[in-house]
Amino acid sequence: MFSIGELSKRTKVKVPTIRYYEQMGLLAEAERTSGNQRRYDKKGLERLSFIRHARDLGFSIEAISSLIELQDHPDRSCEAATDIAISQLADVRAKIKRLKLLEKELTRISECCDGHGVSEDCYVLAALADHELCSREH
Amino acid sequence: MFSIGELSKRTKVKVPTIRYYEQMGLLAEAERTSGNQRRYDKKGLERLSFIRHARDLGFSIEAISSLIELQDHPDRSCEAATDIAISQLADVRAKIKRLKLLEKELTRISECCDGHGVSEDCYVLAALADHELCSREH
DNA sequence: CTTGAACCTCTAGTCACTAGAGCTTGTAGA
DNA sequence: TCTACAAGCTCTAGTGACTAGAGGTTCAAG
Ligand SMILES: [Zn+2]
Ligand SMILES: [Zn+2]
Ligand SMILES: [Zn+2]
Ligand SMILES: [Zn+2]
Repeated sequence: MFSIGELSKRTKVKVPTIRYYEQMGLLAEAERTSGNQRRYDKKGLERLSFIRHARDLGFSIEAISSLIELQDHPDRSCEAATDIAISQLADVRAKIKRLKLLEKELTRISECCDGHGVSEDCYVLAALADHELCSREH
Repeated sequence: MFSIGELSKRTKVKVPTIRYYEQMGLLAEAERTSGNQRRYDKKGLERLSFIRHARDLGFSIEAISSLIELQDHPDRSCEAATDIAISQLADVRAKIKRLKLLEKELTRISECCDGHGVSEDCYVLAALADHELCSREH
């Protein structure tokens, strides 16, 4: 059994974040000492590690909730889990696509001004004022 | 002179968002009719187009504030503008880098389970439970 | 002059935390 | 056993960039 601070150190999840996860129902309510302090065991550690890893991979709290629900029922079909993973992957790919367009446009814009001119003649400001100057949609 | 709804149509910025920008000081307080409704002119339209375009490129409200400040002083050096653009580009590149790592990992994980099994044996859940199964850091 | 779409302000909700106030508990050293 | 004080507790509010809704007012077409 260890304290919330110990759990925090082991999982690299900040203490207030652990309490937040508990409040959101991701983490079961921890056992308490007689003085009302939370105490965790191996199970709590594993669950928090799961949450941490899923968050690192960009899954939403809601998605993680569903995944945990599934984990708690070993006999259920895992279809929902793959669905969630695939939809998360699609999200990530969409974000990458959009960011690549932004990168192109921002690179182009940045290269057109060395920062030694005056605001009035600045290409950065002109480019922001007029999307027509952009080389493609974004 | 046109209404907030007109401005919204022309810029594709939603009405409550326009009011929000005004509240945040990005948009000067609009003139009002005797009945207290906002009325805009060409200047308002141009400024909102600028904001919209900058937001589309991912600049923060704070960054856009600085850019507008600069735009309002045509004789100032534009160094700050390029700085902001370059830092935004760096942000975008960092995000792409991170997302590409996630994409790799999520692709790998998704491919290891067809969703026809049972939760207990699901690779997706196993992979989330154990970062050691990941092929690299992310 | 009537109708109703569009406008107004204000408050609260979103997501995933993070910060701070003000209080209580656990634990290590004297 | 006593005493510090680090670490814990709860609760509220703030972050960014909006979005939704309530409840009321104004504009403009017919
Ligand atoms: Zn410039
Ligand atoms: Zn553009
Ligand atoms: Zn599976
Ligand atoms: Zn991993």
